[in-house]
Amino acid sequence: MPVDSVENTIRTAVATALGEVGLEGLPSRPAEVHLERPANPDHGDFSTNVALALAKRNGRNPRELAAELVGLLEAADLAHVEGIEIAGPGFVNFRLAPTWLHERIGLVVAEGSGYGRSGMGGGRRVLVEFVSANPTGPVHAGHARGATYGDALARVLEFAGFEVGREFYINDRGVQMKTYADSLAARAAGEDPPEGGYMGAYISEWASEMPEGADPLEWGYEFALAEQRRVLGALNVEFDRWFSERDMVATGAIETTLEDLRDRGVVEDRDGAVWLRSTDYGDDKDRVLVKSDGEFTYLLPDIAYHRDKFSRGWQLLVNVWGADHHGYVPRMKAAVQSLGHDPDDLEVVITQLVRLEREGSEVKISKRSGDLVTLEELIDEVGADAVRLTYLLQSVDSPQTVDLDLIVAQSNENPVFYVQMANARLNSIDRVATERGFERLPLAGVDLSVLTHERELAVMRVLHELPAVVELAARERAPHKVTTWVRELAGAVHGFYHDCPILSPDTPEELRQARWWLAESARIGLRVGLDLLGVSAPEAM
RNA sequence: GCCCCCGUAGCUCAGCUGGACAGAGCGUGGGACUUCUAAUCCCGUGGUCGCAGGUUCGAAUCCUGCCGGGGGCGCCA
Repeated sequence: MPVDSVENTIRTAVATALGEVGLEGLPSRPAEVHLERPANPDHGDFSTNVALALAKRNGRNPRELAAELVGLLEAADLAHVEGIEIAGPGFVNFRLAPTWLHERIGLVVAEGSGYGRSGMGGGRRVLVEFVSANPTGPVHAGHARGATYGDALARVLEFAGFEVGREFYINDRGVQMKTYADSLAARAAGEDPPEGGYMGAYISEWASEMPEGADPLEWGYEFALAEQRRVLGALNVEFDRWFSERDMVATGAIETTLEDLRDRGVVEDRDGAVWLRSTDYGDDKDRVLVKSDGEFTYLLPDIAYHRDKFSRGWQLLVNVWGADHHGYVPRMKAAVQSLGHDPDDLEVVITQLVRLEREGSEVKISKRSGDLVTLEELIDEVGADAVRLTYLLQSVDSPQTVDLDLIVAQSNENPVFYVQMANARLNSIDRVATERGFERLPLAGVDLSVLTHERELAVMRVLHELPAVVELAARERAPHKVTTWVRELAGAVHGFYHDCPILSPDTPEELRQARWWLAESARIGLRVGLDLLGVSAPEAM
């Protein structure tokens, strides 16, 4: 059952050997033995630095200590291990027989679409809130980063054993709604929007669809929401709940929250306004909850919303915000604490800005000025898969430059083709095999030990990494690590496909069967990875 | 002024809890299609990992300072 059985075997043996040597500062559990996959194949399949790490505090020479360990480990006669060597300043390297990788195929095939799934999350209930664009315009190319990231993160967290919810918070009240409605009304009447209004071309287009006599605010609200939902759906992004700010007004949740905060003694009245003493919780200044004119600031409904999230049993809140909102993190953290929660119960992931370029110069995204690249245009031009993979290529910590000309060009500079091609090729094997009357035998009867070609081993090595990649991506909230892995697997598949023919008459039947199952496990792996990214895996291209 | 993110090959970016000569794609130069899709594969080219200190047996990775770039510091959302 343990996915990392080889690693566990080695770790346990190392821990045991260390115990026999009798050293200070030993790892308390085998899992703490540092074991890594060396980048250099000359350094074996696995390597540990324990001799280096423990030498100094035990007054030992690292290489001598390593030698002692090697002696004990060799005597243990570990499964799959062909050679144990000391290298460099005191690394202990393990060289394994390919058999350790052959097991992987059976595992992947047995687990299928569940391969790589982890129980790491332990069922902890995590609510991911993302996009949350104002209902005053279309989602645009800038929203796509948060949308794809939040959705992929949710998928990764689910796969890693968390119970996950996805929500979109709708700021459906406040001044921006009125500005939007006024702009719509003006365009509908054939006039320019008022000072400070929305100048975007979409306002005119939408206004032309507004029925005679409709309330611009209500009609505009519903229309914008429907548009956002439709376009995000086209990007394969769905939410469990669209949470309306207005609903909290209707239910009195905002007032209730304010009373709650008063009861907790964290608010005070000052200068005619109501303040949250957020400085008590690390914010750099106190924040106004109710303005002196009696209106709520945006903050109070936000607090009420987060209070609501917790009240529904969510244990960890992950908010995906754009870089322009990072300044609000301390006050939201303070707000969460003022409600009696741990500040770590709220995590805010800041996605850095996307710079869009076309013909080498920047394309600005501004709703007010109207120079907008809508998400829909992007999807229409390149497809949802390319949009998703492009945005999921790199860490959201890094500013991203997206060259619209390139992803529109559908050239080989777009990695989505590379990855989907690998999948299509694997599928074509099955297709052609059927045409030619080849039959794949049950895996149990196939001898996988004939898989010794470097191309074959490379595919198995990459497949082996997926469980660790899933856990890492979940722990670090970094779904782009899955993207990197998928690209690596696709690369290994292309090499394998090129050098290891399956249906060729020159391929011995025994080898054909083994390779065929390897191809099948690679196909499963690609599909799992692509599913985590929300990218489709077409069978043919 | 204070806070956050980034600064790795000509370009766009990976680099897991520090590890053994720094990677990928694109670009560029040269090869491979009577054989399961050449949207592929192979070989070559290309880097003072922003700079300077520090911690460490060992730093692209951790700490400090500085220099660049981006974003933010409202009784606006």
